[in-house]
Amino acid sequence: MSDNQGFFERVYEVCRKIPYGRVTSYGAIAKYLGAARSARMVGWAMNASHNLEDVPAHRVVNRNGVLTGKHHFGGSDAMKQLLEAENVKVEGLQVENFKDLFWDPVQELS
DNA sequence: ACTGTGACGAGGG
DNA sequence: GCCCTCGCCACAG
Repeated sequence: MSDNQGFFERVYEVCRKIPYGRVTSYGAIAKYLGAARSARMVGWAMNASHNLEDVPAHRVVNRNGVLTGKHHFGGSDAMKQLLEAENVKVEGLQVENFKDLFWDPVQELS
């Protein structure tokens, strides 16, 4: 809440707000944080959040709905497995019905 | 203090 | 419509 918190913690907080069975994009989170141009930072922040189990980074994909970060999820299909465990169908690295499952923090959290 | 980086996004050819 | 290039901005070394 305080601006004292770093950009990373902001990202973590939004990620925790992602509903079950839903996914969002890095850009959407960045935009919600007021830094739409820092979409890359969001993904990087997730990297640091890897140590935090409270941050469902597997629900965050790129704007294409592709599991770009899967490679960072332990080198396995863990990310895909986690998404499928939430009824999120994943075709390879592409999330099916991404548009329908897309959860925009700016729109949902306003 | 400076440089590099990086799980993206948008624009141009 | 696909592929390539540039920009971007906060954090780590």
